[in-house]
Amino acid sequence: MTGQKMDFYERVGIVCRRIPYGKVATYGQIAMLCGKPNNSRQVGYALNRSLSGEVPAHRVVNHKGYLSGASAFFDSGMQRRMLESEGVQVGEENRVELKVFGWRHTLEDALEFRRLFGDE
DNA sequence: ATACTGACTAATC
DNA sequence: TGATTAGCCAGTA
Repeated sequence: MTGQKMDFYERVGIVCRRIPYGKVATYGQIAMLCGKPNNSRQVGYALNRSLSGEVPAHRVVNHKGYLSGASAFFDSGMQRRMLESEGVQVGEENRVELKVFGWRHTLEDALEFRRLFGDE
């Protein structure tokens, strides 16, 4: 039980799929839900690697709400358009108001992930 | 095994 | 007040 030493990157994919439609999460938030609060950088790296289409990577922004350059997307405006198509308003500086569109996960969510990942 | 990378963040200056 | 620096750590070569 819980001994699943799954890749951190795989965890990232699982957590990201839980980001609700029309909401965004931060790298740090994802990292925290994966049980590694300081792995925010790895989150971005993981998403870049996991861009299989099954992971809503466009819903992840940095802690200030800025779209992270979108270098992994085909063009810089793609992430923005994807978000807008979900109803997420993106500011002129490619910025999202986290107060409004940030995913506010519950403690239950965190506990569920913790259980799922085995909380190392 | 060691070195380098990187879609970040928090702490300093 | 904003800009810079250093820390972070799993994955890859």
